[in-house]
Amino acid sequence: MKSIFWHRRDLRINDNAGLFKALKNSSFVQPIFIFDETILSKLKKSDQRILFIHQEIENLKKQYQQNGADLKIYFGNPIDLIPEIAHEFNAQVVYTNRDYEPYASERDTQIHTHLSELNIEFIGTKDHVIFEKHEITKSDGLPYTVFTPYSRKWKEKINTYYSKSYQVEKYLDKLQKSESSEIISLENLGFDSLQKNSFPFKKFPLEQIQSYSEKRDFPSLDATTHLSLHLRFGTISIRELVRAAKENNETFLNELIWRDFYQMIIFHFPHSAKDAFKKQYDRIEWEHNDLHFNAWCEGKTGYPLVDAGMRELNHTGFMHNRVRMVVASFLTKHLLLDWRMGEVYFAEKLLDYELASNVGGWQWAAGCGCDAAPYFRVFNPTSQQEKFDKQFEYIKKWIPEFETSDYPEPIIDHKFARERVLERYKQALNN
DNA sequence: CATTCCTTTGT
DNA sequence: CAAAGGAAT
Repeated sequence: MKSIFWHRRDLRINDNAGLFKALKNSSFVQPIFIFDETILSKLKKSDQRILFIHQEIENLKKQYQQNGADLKIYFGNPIDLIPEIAHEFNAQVVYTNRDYEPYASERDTQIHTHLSELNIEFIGTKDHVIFEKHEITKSDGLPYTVFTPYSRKWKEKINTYYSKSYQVEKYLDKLQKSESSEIISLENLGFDSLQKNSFPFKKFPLEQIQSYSEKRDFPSLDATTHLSLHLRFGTISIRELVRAAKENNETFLNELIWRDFYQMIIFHFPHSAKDAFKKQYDRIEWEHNDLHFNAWCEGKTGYPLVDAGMRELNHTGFMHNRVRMVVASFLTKHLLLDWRMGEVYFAEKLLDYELASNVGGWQWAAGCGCDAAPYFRVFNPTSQQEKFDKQFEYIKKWIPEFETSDYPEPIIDHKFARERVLERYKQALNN
């Protein structure tokens, strides 16, 4: 029995649940990766994520070559390509790891249909999360929409079975032997202007995990794990991280549970990718103000913690988590601009962009999401700075002209903005 | 059914 | 100590 293993957001061999299943149940397995034209065509030609993926694909290919096998790489629409590839290799099964985002679910459903018509099986595996779909539900079988009770149930259910590593190494001899093939170049993918970049180092961040609860709120310490990018593309296993989190730091474990939570939410409530999770919040009348939006994008609002965060994002493709909340609250509550504008901007800029978490976070900040911050909770960007960047260290790092006459005055008054947003939200919710 | 609770807070 | 309102049990 020959089969294909299709890598998507799981760019690793070790502890790969779907690859393990494929190897175990087949005589030969041919691994593949597809650069999805549908996704790539929407990206800017300077998108650094393509460089990251390209580098990781090269690594993965090398690992396969060390085992006498090869990762075959394609460029196009998976809906057309997968049946063709299965045919090319005479495969009876296509294995992959499940992806819960709306675009991916839709795509996989279509592929499943096409393959069935050809008598080819399409087998998905849970790999990206610890618990998926209906594995954590309320006693009535419905999904949770509040984090804390969800996390309690999650912690009751987690055990060594759910957090074990899959010993893929034991079955690597089942890989299809193959000569090495060319990797499609960045130029041929249409991303010819990409500069070399250094991405967060992939050394296992045990120290950061151990001190996570004490240090995570202070952006100048840069003490968070920077694992988000690797979790996004599966270059590290969630199970390995959960084991480390359980042993070392409960707060960090909660962050990983939030990730499962939002993946589960996007699976059950795909509409929340575009619309407010709580419907009545779509009645809010947002402001339309390009000057304000541009000032926010460029980090020139005159609120230093907001501006430092936006500049960190623009400069590095990353932003410290505490600051993400501050800039999101500022855009939605102070400037009263639609949370989707911020969500789209983050989607374009964040290397670690993951739809489920990003939408979840934005809706949380805007107050319209599941288990959201109450709408009348308006972060005060000045007190946030006093609490979390008291010595202006993070701020000075990202705003060289801070404390000079070149730094702008605040574009909006805090008291005015606070009263305006409370009034506007009240209007929408009372109708 | 009533009671408790709700990521990261503000004034 | 306050701010709605709804989810969870």
